[in-house]
Amino acid sequence: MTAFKSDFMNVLQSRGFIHQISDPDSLDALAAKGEVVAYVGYDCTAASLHVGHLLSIMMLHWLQATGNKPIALMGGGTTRVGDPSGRDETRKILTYEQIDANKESIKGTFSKFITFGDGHSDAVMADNAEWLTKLNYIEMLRDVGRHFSINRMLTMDSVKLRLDREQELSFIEFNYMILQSYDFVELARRYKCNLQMGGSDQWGNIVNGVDLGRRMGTHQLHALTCPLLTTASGAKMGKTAAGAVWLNGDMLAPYDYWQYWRNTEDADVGRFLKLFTLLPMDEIERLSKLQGAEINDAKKILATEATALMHGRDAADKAEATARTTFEQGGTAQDLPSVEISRGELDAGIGVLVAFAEKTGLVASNGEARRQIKAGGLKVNDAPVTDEKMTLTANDLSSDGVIKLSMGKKKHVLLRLA
RNA sequence: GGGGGAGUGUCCCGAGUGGCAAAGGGAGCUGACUGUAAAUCAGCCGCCUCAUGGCUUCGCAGGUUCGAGUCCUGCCUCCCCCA
Repeated sequence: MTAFKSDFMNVLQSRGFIHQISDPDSLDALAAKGEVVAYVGYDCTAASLHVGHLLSIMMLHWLQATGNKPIALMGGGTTRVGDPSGRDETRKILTYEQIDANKESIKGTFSKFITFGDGHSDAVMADNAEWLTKLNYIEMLRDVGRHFSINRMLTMDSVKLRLDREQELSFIEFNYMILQSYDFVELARRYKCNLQMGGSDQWGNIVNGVDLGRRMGTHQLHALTCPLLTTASGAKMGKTAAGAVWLNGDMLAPYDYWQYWRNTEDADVGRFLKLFTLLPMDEIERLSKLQGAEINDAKKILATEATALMHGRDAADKAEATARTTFEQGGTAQDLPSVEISRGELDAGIGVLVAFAEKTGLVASNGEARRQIKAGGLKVNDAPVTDEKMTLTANDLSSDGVIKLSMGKKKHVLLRLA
């Protein structure tokens, strides 16, 4: 591909963030002057963002790092409507209380990646509830609605897919793209915003906003999307057995976050290093060349760097150390996730099934625990459990005062005396 | 408004003749091999139970039957055709 003039575009390009751009040359020119004001919108559908959102957050980071201004837009308003993109079914409608609670819970994530303030390239946090909830229906139809062609909306992927698959698409969802387009115009007016970024599934919505801006007489708006991330083997990013890979530390411990990255497939390491760490390209180049078992070193660096960004350097180092004792030295690291038990419980004896299923949740049910025992998947203090009637007592406490429970090779939880 | 079709193991897709805890995929979990990778092979994959067994599942609510995902009635939702 051609080289861009601006640092921003070159960084995004070389690190693999770019999927589509509406008007590359003109955007490049803006970026070269440090005049890009870009936003990404985040719906408040859960109490935390997950790794799927990380890509766009990294784009905001690089935007700021190259002298431009990022806007993190909270979808306090649009979440009340629900985005139909990429979904077969209607999103369940959340209550306003839930949305507001989610919003507050999500906000903290951004300060890890971008700096907020009043300066030229300082980041701004906005919330579209601020203007969307004040809209007047008739005025909205006259000012904004008339610029939208139903004919064209019906050809948009988010709509067309639903129709083709004969899946319900309600009117409320049908309006989502109009609101998102309007957001772009509103941000252009308020903050001189001139670029909206997002995942490739957002292309249609973003381009609609670009269009609306032109019709409503704003300065030129731009669209830039990043690829939708899948792992090399085709799985969607961010799902594990336990569920989504959350960014909030209270929903997914830094140690587990580190583990998620550590378990990256070989074929993804280079790509992920570019996307999810700030390491310089030549260093990544070197790490990507590692072969065979050596690639594990690259994975550890990926895990530590990614965790450091999200949870801080200390937490990342700690997670790495915990992993080292647990996996490389076969020991019992004190910083593994732990569950407290009382002296009384322990003296009475805790059945293995209860310990695994109820206390730690390593398995979903007693039956699952039994099956895993038969398959040799459960261990107490690194010794396989062979008898499902076995009980844990004070005798099982290690010298450090913990009992280590393991499911498979990777999942460990400590029972700790309260 | 009239006519026709569909809703299945709460992750997804999808068979199903009155005897069904319900075929088969995919996803997922464990084991083997490895490098906390991928691929491959094996086992598991509703809940409780040592086990015989028990309980809860096929849109919702009733009914027929020794027995219903399967038959009947009503309702809900979606799709198609006609008006």
